[in-house]
Amino acid sequence: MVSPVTRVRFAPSPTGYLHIGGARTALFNWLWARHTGGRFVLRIEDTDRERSTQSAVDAILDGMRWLGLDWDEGPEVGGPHGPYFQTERLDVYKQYAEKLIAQGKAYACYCTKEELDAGRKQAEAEKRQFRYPGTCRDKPYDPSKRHVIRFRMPDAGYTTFDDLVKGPISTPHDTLQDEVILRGDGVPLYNFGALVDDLTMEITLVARGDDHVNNTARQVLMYEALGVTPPAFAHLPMILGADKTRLSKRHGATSVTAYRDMGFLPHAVVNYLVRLGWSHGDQEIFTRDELVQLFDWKSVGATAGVFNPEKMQWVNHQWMMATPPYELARLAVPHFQRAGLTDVADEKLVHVVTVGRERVKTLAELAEQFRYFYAPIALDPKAKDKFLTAEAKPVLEEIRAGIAAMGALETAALEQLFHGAAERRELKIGKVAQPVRVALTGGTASPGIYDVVQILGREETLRRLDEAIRVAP
RNA sequence: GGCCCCUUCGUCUAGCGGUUAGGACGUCGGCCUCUCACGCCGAAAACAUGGGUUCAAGUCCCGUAGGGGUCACCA
Repeated sequence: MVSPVTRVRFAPSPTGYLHIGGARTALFNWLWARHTGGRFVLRIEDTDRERSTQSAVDAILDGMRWLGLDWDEGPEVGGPHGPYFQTERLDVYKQYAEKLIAQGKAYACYCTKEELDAGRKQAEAEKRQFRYPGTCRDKPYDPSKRHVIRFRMPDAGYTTFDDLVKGPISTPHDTLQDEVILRGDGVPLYNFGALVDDLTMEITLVARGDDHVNNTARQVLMYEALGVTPPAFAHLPMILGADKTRLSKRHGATSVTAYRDMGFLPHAVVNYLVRLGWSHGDQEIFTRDELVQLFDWKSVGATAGVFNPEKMQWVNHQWMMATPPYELARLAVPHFQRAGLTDVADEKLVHVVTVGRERVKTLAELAEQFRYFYAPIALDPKAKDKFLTAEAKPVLEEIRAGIAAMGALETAALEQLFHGAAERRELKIGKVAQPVRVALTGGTASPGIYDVVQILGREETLRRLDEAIRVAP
């Protein structure tokens, strides 16, 4: 027998944007598929028709594409195990449910929602666990009556599976109840739908959030009832907010799109997310190829992790520094445009990015902080009072004249000009550079002053110096 | 509440019976310096707790506490 190719999947419900936690689940699956040379399947679990939307499908696909998580089978690309939307697979679930019914492993239940709710209420009043009592277990099958299909769970014993992340996990059967697997309208519930799909899509390893650990024994039991060996399972710990509760909106942005809009590089998000729960010694920064090569389940931690935006910013900064300036400039254009600046896709932007990137954490910050290279300065009143003084005025005039008379704006020439001006007046270089900085940028913090002059160019530099000389007392 | 899972600096983690418990983010100091950053150097900072097992326990076992998850005709 040939060893089967690894097949993994990501199976989101299209009820909203791609959540940072979902993205990490998708990422780990994708990494394992690429690491093993296997296949990565994307399946849309849209059986909850009230909450599923097409725009959510689009948002999830967009998010995955932005992160570079390409799928080998699924929406838009198709594949031999389709369709990849659960609502288009209803006949498959029905077929498997009938198989179970025929073997007496599932049965029709005619209890009404009201009856069940009453039972639940009573159990609660008696401070007792409610479990479906098996009322319809042995009733004859009557398809003409409204019914759901339930799976017959064993009453005693326990089921154990070996989780790739958490190790062996046992579930006592007496905590299980005869679950509904098909609703009255023929739509499957999560455990059954996911299981039938994983089975028919030949998934060999199910990696999902560990909010599903309690579902696993039930699914294993159903696999066994169908006479098939269950896939391997890997349950990824949750991502938590700063207060150690499950990461949600009240902790801040949770969609990957939000991080794109904040100016994060896609690979920086990938790099951060993978390190949240997986490690390789002391290494923090990984290229995509390294991740594919190094990723394994052994190094996935079993503990939930707190999402730390500061560290993600640091990772982003590392990748901004590692990205070729030309490429980074291209990625920065939308952020400058969003900041209201147009005509930025040019060589000047490459220069801005080169000197600016070490001073910011994100592309959005870059556009915001260095807008004065493309827009009129906003003169900080405090900086003006402190540096555009009567004493500074002649210095500014000398620099202005020097730049006007200079040939090409070479760094060496500028240095000579600034230092010469300082020495003649017995001033520290800062007494020259700071007033010029305020004149050219409006504030007291900026990239190196020679870079600023070079980026602005002679014409704009002279214009801003003239304005500063004009407003100085 | 039942069941399941988890527990090393504030946070992410390394550690796989013998370590001065290492790294990273963040914080704080210093150096560099035309400002701000970057970079470099340094500091503070952790094995939840109680019992075992062992010559030896952060590492193995049990209990306790704390945290998380889950108990639907949601996923």
